[in-house]
Amino acid sequence: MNRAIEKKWQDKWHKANLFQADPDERKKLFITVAYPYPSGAMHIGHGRTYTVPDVYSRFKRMQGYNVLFPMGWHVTGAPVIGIAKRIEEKDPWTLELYEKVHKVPKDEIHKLSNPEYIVKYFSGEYHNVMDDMGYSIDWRREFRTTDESYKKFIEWQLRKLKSMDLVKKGKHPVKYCPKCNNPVGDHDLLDGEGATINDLTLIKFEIDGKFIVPATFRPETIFGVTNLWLNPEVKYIEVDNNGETYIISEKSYLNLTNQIKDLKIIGEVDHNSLIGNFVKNPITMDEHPILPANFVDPEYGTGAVFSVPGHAPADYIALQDLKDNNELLNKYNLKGIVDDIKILNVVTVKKYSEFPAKDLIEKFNLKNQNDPNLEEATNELYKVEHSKGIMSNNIPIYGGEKVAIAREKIRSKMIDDCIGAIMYDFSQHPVICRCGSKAVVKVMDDQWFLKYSDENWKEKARKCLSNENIIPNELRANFEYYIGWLEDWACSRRIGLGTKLPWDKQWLIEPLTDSTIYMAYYTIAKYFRDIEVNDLNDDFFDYVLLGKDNSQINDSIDIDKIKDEFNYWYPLDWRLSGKDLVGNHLTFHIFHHGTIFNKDKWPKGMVVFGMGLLEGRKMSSSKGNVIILSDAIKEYGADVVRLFLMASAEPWQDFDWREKEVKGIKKRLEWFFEFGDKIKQIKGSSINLNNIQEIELKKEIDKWMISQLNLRLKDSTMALEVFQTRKALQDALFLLKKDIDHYLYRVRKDISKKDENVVYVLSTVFKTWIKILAPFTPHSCEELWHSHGGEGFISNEKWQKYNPDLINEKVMKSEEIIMSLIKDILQIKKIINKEINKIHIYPCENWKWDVYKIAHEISKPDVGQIIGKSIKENIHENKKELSGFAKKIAKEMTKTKYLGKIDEIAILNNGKDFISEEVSCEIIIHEDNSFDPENKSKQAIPYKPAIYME
RNA sequence: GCGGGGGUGCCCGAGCUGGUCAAAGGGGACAGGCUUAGGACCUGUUGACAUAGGUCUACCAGGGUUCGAAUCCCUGCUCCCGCACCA
Repeated sequence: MNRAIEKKWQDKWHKANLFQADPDERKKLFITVAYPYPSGAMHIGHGRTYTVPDVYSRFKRMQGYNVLFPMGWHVTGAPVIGIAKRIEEKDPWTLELYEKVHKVPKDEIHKLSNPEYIVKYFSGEYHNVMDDMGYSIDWRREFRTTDESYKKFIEWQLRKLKSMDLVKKGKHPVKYCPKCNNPVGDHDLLDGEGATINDLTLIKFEIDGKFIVPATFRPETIFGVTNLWLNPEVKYIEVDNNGETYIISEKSYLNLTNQIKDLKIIGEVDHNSLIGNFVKNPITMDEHPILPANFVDPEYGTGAVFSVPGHAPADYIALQDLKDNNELLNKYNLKGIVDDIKILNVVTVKKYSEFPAKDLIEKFNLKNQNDPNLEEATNELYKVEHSKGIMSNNIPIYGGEKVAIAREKIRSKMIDDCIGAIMYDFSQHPVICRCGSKAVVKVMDDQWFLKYSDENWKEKARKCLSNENIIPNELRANFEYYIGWLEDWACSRRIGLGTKLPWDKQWLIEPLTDSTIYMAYYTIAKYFRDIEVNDLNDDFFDYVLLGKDNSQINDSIDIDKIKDEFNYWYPLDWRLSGKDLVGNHLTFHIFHHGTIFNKDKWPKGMVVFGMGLLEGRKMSSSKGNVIILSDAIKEYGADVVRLFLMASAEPWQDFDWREKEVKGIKKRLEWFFEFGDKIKQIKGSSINLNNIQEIELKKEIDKWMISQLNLRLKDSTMALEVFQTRKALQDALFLLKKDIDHYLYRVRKDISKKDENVVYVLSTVFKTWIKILAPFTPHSCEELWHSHGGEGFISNEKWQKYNPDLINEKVMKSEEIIMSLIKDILQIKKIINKEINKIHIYPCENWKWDVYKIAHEISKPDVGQIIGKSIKENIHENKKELSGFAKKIAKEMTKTKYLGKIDEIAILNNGKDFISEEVSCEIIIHEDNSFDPENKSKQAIPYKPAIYME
């Protein structure tokens, strides 16, 4: 099997337009998989993602469905903008990534400085590699999301949502790079990956008509404030916020100015003039001194901290430090002030003292305010107080209330009373954009949102979800959770490729928003080549997709044909996507279908994919830990790659590309590929799969093979129906291969005699086998089909239905009896370790079968009942023997499946030669116990003949 | 913290609507056959013990339900994933 053969069949499929699907009278099946964002080369992880729908499509096509499997390119979004820029700037890391990992030729790479070229280049690459993989895609429907007609479709969608009042204007905080002038995602960061945005409360402490505004997670601790902290080594400035003057650290200005509009710097402020002075607590109206502490981070919050020594280890310990620091005390003349400070209790927590901060300091053995364990101690206390703390009884209004609840109440009260404000900051510092500058939290206003928080919309989404098959079903709970949890989603962007928001052209539509119902677009995309873009107006889409009668449609368009095609394919039968998209794209997909389309057009199923590992480690292009799909095809061939990806894990599980196992799969496929020639050799002439002469089989072992074949076919088909590609191959490849090996071994004598039964059995197996594997390894199967007399394409053949009548449990049982007899004989031989001359076999006596039958009817290992009933029915005279056997059968029946009485003598005679050969000893089969010197014949139980060796 | 999913033999992994489970299949290791040799292929072994097909110990740990538990229930330990404006 080589690339040339694969190419040959790909060309033939292409020339025959085999996978172009148009509406007809057959039952349809419409399957889509998330279109790729082509910003790099396709790797084996992508290979798995796109092979699954292909296998399923091919399977369903063979079952007689009219299958539509289309593909498009999601090129909207921002990442390529950054990539292009970095290429332009000749960033070495990016250049190397694209040369070495994505394998872009040297003379192409400079062209990638154009983002449009990047997506053009890689979508072309993807298309080629998908062809090389043999995917059965209807390419007439291919598109990019920047096509003008697609933009028309998206504009229609957004206007539709707006008319339903599901779009609104608002503001929200994002990670933002002031230099790039754009929001940044985790993948855009040099440093600070995983940083989240925290919600803080700014509280205004007045001093001489100005305000120091510490930021806090815990506004409820305002009741325990003893002092404020400023860092004497930090530069502070005064800024004007709408007429109020704030004192903040210089370093926090950058962040704050992105959150508060028109924040103006007034000038520097000398903190020496502040330390030692007093501020007013806006809630308690107490006066608190301002004290120096070097643990205060000028970049976090506003560079000021309010001190709650009872409940914050840092504050407590800083206070101790200060008391011991005469130099500082003298410098600012603080001695008396510090001595006057009385630590306050605010929150009560079980198992903690009045001042939990002190407990934590002792627990972590903290030495001073620069102790590295301080953060951990702080986190622990914050967590405990939040989850288990109660506001102490001496606290006005909120005393006795849970901390978590009081916190929210106090916060909103402060905001309402204008003594507090919301501020955002990162959970960790620093956060650095790829461009090298510091990122900030920016509050975006003027932003457009989709109202996923809308309860009515959520309800529709839930209904839509309940209508769907989810594979694997465990994820259903996840989807439900996400539907409930989703809040309004910012759907507009400043930077990137994409469609402009139709009513506010300064904004681009965000890429997760322009990819929610595009599956509908596939159904009609092939018509757009011949339609003027301007004719794709809202009336057009309303008519085609929603069935609304509208007049503003160009007469020259055969609109009903287009509409009929959409209605033929929709609803979507299966949507496939990665598990990382469960919480956004797939959930959005549900939301949008739920509200835009009628119930009869709601999607019917989703399959969610796991991730890819490489030799046990997570695959990642940016870290270079990937195998590019085209390389894998070059090395192993498409069929091997396909087969491995489908066999190593179920679609929703993580798969692990291990070279050794890939090679194992390759050998398997080779064995299968040579199987036809093997039959040819046995037969002595070529085989004709199109015309296999029927023979009535007599021998058990031949029937056994046909039985196994049908069993494997059945299990495999059932697995494939629900996307269990691994299980399907487990049955269709590994287990069937094992059966065939066993059969070949069993009939090895007949093979040399060119037995016609064997030839018939093997040909039948081969023909079916090609069909079951055709969805997985289509190239190999076409080639085999073609070279062994099959007519037409195997891709067009009817799927082989299993025949339940041929799955013969008794035949399987008889083979089992023979094999376990051999095993037992060998085991006994090994144990007794004596020279054996003859082996006598005794079948089970009739009365024991009767007892077994009774036991089976009782269907419980209830010895008493079995004996009772047997005696009543007069089954055996010897009561002692009967009860002994009843005990035995009670135990045995839980281990064996009861199939009724079978003719053991016939089975044994049939297998006699084989047994004899396997155990290298003469075998004598007795019909009674007339020769039984050691009384071994009594050992026999149903399905387990007795053995006597001499 | 919130939500979801796990912990099986040397490794990966099936089983998990209770009995046919000492536990599929693959990979690895070992032995035999074939072969000039190696590779490939085929057969067997891969928890312990055993002079008659058996017994014992086992599916994270502990407890329970049951005639019977890898499978059901409880407790503990532990691992993985998602938590957003980003494809």
